[in-house]
Amino acid sequence: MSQRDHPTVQTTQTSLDILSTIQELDGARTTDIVAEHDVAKSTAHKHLTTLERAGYLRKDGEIYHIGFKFLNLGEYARERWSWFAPVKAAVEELADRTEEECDFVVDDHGRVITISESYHKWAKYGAGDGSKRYRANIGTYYPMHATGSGLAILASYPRERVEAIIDEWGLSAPTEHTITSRHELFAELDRIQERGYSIGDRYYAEGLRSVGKAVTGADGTVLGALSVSGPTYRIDGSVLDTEIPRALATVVDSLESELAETVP
Amino acid sequence: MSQRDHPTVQTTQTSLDILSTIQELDGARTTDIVAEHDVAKSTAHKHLTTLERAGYLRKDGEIYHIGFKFLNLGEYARERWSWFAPVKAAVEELADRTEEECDFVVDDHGRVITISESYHKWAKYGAGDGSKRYRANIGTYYPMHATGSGLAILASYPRERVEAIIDEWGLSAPTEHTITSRHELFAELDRIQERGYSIGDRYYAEGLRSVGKAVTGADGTVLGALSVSGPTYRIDGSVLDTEIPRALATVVDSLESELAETVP
DNA sequence: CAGAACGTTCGATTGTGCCAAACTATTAAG
DNA sequence: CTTAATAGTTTGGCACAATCGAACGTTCTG
Repeated sequence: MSQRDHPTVQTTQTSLDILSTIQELDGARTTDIVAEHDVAKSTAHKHLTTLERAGYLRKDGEIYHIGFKFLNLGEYARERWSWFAPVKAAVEELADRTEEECDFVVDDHGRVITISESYHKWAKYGAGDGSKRYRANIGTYYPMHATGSGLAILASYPRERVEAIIDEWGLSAPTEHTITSRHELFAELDRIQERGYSIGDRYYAEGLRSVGKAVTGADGTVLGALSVSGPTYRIDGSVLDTEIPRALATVVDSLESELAETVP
Repeated sequence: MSQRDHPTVQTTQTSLDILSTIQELDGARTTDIVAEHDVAKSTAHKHLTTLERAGYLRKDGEIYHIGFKFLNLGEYARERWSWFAPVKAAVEELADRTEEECDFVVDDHGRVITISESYHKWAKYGAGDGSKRYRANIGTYYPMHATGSGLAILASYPRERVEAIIDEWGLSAPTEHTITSRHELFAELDRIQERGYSIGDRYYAEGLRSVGKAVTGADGTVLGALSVSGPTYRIDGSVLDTEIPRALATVVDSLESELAETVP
């Protein structure tokens, strides 16, 4: 169902594909797996029991769900990630300064995934859902070309690496403003490089604007990107042109110098 | 390294064992895997590349780390869990009432894992580390016999199920107050059943006391447990005897009636 | 510059994952 | 109450893929 090629263990790949299917279907029974992949009933059964016994699946009646072991490993990956603590502090600092929703994402195999997220403490959101939406997006994947932070990261890559990512993931269009041609994309990336930060103007969701800036580690590689997001009516004018860029520049600067010290 | 028996896919098991090892070692290179498991270098290599390409591992130089895909699946498991929303609200409600750290855990294959956690908004912790510790424990596994919430869940199980859990996980002793004999444990469980809530008195950590209460779903099965934790000097006297039990009873009651309606 | 240590690639072999079919359990239908 | 149908579980034989070991390429170390 996914990538082929020799140097992979097909059996493991099958198990992982089954996991993906269960996630996509929001829970699945043995028969569903058989229908989705072309494997024998008994094979599906064996894979499912193996994953279940290891804690990667949870069996609710006859239906298998993604197990909580993933929560354990996911939180582990997040918090043991070398730069988690300073990055998290930076996200909070940025949220305090901008009074908007801020997050930090990293490139995970050609998509960005949210590692840390923070809202300004004086909730500004509609109808008191402030604290509830806290960390609502952590662990979510986004296409790189459709988010401010993703674009900021892409702008730091050599052209062929960007090409490779597009080859793999395409240029999906969540809204009608999303960049969908390579030509446009590279023009945008050039502009980002000059400007030093990116603007995701309703690329991912209608009415949403985000400003992103890449964060470079001590070794010169880009670790990820910080971004500020909010509704277009607030992220506009001088806020968009000067306030947020200035906050981003300050926070990224101090984060980068902190990272330079932290590394052994 | 773990369970054997027929109805499992050994190849998948090997991959999963490798994942565990990488977590335990806080990142590992190919050689480390070979040293830990008895597999050929080439085999380890194939497994590692398979897991890496699927996003389950992240390769940092020559060292493999747990990948961020786990974060994606973990958050998914958490938020798509049928009763997440009401449970999360209940944890926050409990934190508001008790002004202490509160959490909700579920039984995952004989250990409890923290699904939701909340601190009272007026941080009460030492030296301003309040917001920083937020959700520090989500995704963490604990032995059931050593936590208030775990004991509350155990108390709801038939004796043989408790025995089976002990057979698998033993009775580890994080502190010198931890219950380590089956006799003591069953006596404690009886007391919990009578009382209606559990007290974890420095069972897991010195100076920490927690009060737990099981939450029962509409179908009569126990979903998990809510608990309130804090330092022994605060969780004491009337707070321990009446205030917290009363708050727990109220919150669990309303949560259970909400759950009864929610389910189709 | 030699030597070691590690990652990667490549065939040969054998173990094991896969399928198909039988069996059991549960549910629906007549 | 019997029969049929659907889903899950278990079993055994075969072919293929996972495994191993050895060779190659690369990067560090002395």
